[in-house]
Amino acid sequence: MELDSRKKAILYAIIRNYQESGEPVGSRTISKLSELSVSPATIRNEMADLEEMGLIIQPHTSAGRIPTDKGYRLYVDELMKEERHLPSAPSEDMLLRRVDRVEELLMQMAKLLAANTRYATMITGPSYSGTKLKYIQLSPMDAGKLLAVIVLDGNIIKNNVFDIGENLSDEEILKLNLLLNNNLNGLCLEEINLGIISRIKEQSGAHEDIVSKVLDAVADAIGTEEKPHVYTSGARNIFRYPELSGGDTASEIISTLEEKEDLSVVLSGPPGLTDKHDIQVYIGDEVPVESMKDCSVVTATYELENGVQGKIGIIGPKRMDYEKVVATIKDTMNQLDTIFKKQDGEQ
Amino acid sequence: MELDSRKKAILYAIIRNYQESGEPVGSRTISKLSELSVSPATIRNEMADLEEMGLIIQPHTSAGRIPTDKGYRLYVDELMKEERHLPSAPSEDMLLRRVDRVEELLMQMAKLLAANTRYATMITGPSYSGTKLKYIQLSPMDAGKLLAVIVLDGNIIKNNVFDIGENLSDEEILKLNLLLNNNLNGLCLEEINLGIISRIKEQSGAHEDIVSKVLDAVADAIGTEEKPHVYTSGARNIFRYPELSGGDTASEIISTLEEKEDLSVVLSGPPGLTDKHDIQVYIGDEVPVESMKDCSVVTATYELENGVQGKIGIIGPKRMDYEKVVATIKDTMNQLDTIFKKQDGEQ
DNA sequence: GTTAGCACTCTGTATATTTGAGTGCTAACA
DNA sequence: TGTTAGCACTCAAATATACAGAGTGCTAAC
Repeated sequence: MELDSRKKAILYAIIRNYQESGEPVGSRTISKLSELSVSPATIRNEMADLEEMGLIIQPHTSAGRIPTDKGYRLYVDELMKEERHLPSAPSEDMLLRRVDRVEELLMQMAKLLAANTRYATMITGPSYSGTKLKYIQLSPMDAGKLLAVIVLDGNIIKNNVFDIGENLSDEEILKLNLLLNNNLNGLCLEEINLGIISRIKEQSGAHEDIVSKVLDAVADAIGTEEKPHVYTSGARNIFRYPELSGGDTASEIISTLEEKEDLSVVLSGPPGLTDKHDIQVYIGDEVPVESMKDCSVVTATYELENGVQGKIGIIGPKRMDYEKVVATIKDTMNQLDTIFKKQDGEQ
Repeated sequence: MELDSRKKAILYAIIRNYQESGEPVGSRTISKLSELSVSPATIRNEMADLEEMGLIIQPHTSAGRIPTDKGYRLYVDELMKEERHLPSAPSEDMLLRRVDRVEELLMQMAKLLAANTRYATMITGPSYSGTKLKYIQLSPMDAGKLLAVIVLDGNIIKNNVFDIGENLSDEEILKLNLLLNNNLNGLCLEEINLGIISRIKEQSGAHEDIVSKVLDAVADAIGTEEKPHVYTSGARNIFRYPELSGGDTASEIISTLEEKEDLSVVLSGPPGLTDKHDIQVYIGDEVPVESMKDCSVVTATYELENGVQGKIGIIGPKRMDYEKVVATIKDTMNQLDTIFKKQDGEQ
């Protein structure tokens, strides 16, 4: 069956209407609301076709129609008019400028997005894969312990204390420091492979086992951030939407938001090819997490500087206002970009 | 009016019963259930007295009675039989032993408590007030920037990068390092007062403004942990209790759990004098946060080592099983104690 | 291809009606 | 004087009934 422009218009009208009301929308409503002036009966005929195509459905006889997942998908892919301009709330900028710490800023961002969209939001801390090692510094601590301070490009700092079982003289530590820095500096984390490791061990002479431990410590310190933290905000917004707040659904969604583990799964979706900010839309069953089957999720990638990036996501009912969400998320990304162009990487 | 032992027994029976059922309990039920063998009519008379004393109330005529806040308070203070022994689930120990990082451990703990009690739980990361400064190390970074690594007693490490606007020679940095360590080492954070600060500045000669910035950085790095993180778990348990899951209550509680700010308020309640673990019970309106008026909260203090301590809390309906909660929380605290006696402070 | 008309379906709301648990009170009893 | 049986009364929750309204599909006419 053909999807002519009138059918598209009707589908569009149904979705927009259902987004606001949350209730099945009937032929009479469409007839009045839509600019194409045809009678309800005609609309009904078209609706029957749309239903046959699997784009809409009626929850029961004698009710209006609501969009199916497939209908939403078509809407997002083809029908949506992207360029709606939002009157970016004046409060936003004010709030955003006053914060300094990165993670704080990101949380603020999530909060703001939740308030603006009235959906739940999540955001990951930045992940540093691809960043280069700037330098490593070992210092003595208590008996038999070393402190390793690891500085990455962009002045990200990690530290780790570990046991070496013996006391090293200051001189020996200095030598180790030199050795490590000569061999590792300027490498990105993925480049530290077995070849390099064995070379270092070779050069280290007697301290081979200590080098081993140091490298473990490096891997460990970096690995900590491997699974970046996820912050959420606006979970309570779930309750705004009856189709989510009834039954177990709310409970499960809240739980997922709290546990955070599954959220990383959603946020680590397929890498983007499409957009500058790699905006992805998951509708209903497409969401890669069981408990959010009744939701839609929109994710995007933010980038702070030289490859340091993270993900942000918005969680709402399937009838979420995709246009607004996409517009808002783009806007937010742009703000992040400008903020981080002004402000040097500090953390 | 006198609160004789029979009245106590009846109040006890009402509360225990209501804890399980969540529904008003009538005279007939008590008469059957309680070991004191008297007729429902007698119970009714006593109940009338208890109601007059403000310990129980009936939601409407022709319903059974439910405890008031005052009733719960009396129960917790006087009636509760503390020493119920729980068959500490075998899974607990297993789970607890395999984790190494402290914060991870604490989160596991919260999860476990939530699963065991079927209430929501929260836990703060450890707070380091009272710990001593071990040493400070300044190192050069990019142009005009210094990295300060601050090590506290118990090997807690903080770092901070800050701008000094000029480049210092290695020699100068070495001198600064010495100066700072000579003056600050061994002091606890609260002891670094204006007197000491001005003395350092005096000795620093030309670098007075830099010292200023370093001290700011120190304060800043430590201040980060001033407001320790709060982790929550088992928020979904709120939905188990109809009196909390209806209306806005659930939404507000969830929101409070997510935002975390108000939770610190609850957890930073009055310092304890009573118990080893300083167990506090807040009932209904006693909870110092508006959104949790319909809840009860039980908090306790855990201590890792030499004064490093934090708080843990359990949030449930007012009809929570106080005995079980208190027993479980004590048990958990003891486990924490033994774990941290074995394991050295690392993080 | 479009529209008016009509019978039909189904939900949601409002209104009685019933049921049952529980009470308070009174009077009898030990 | 404390305890108990009996009874009328109350109220919430469940059940049944009726009704209004929104929406549809189909047919026939335009």
